[in-house]
Amino acid sequence: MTSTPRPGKPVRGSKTGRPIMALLDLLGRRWQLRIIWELSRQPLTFRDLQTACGDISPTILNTRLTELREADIVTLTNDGYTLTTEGKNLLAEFMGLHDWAERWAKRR
Amino acid sequence: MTSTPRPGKPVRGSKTGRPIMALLDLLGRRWQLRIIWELSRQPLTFRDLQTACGDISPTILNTRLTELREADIVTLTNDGYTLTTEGKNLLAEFMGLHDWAERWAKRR
DNA sequence: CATCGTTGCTACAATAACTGTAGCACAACG
DNA sequence: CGTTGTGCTACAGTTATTGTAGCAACGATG
Repeated sequence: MTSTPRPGKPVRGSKTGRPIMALLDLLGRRWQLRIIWELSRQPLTFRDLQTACGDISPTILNTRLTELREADIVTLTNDGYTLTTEGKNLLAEFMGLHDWAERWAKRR
Repeated sequence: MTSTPRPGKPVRGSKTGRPIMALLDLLGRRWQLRIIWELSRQPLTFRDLQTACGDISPTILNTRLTELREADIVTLTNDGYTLTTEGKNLLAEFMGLHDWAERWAKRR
């Protein structure tokens, strides 16, 4: 099994250890962007998150959540899985994706 | 083979056709973020892009490039693969990822 | 205090995605 | 015409992801 990418460590496609490479590897894994997106509105339990992602397999959901927790993007609280402060900062960076997608839809 | 996600069409994990879901599916595929990132500085030929991504397999590179071209994010010019105007707009949305990654590196 | 619903999560076999190597077709150059 | 560089395809092997089943722990309810 592939491990969680970390800044300073080689990742798939880059041996330099540059932080951005670790982040791109992490976010480029299937469901990763979607999971962060679904948590942007409110915390969700494991099962609600599973449902929100269209019945994603629990195996891969847990793998992704472990990675996000190791990167301090997500944490598990009494309310369920929640974006950390840094997770919210990260989300803010690509919040504009929504508007881009809407324009994409209109262009075609 | 999975097809290119399009706004208005069901994608993996979402049957609603919402544009953001199509975009998250598209960008969530392996190498997709990295490819856009590598093209942010300057246009690259197929082979230079392959090298820039750490000798990514040409099979998957071509698949990803086809998807990016179908989404009008990337185009092939005489200078090589280039971000379109919309591609640059999209890049701008997550340009802040670099700074986030740098802070991530310092936190640990 | 037994039972029920809900939680987070794991096991495991099946399938789909990705990789790595080889090499083709085309064009420009000398 | 040989060499170099281009975009790309074929295909077998490996890895990642899926789908189903189900476990253990907890709190509420009867």
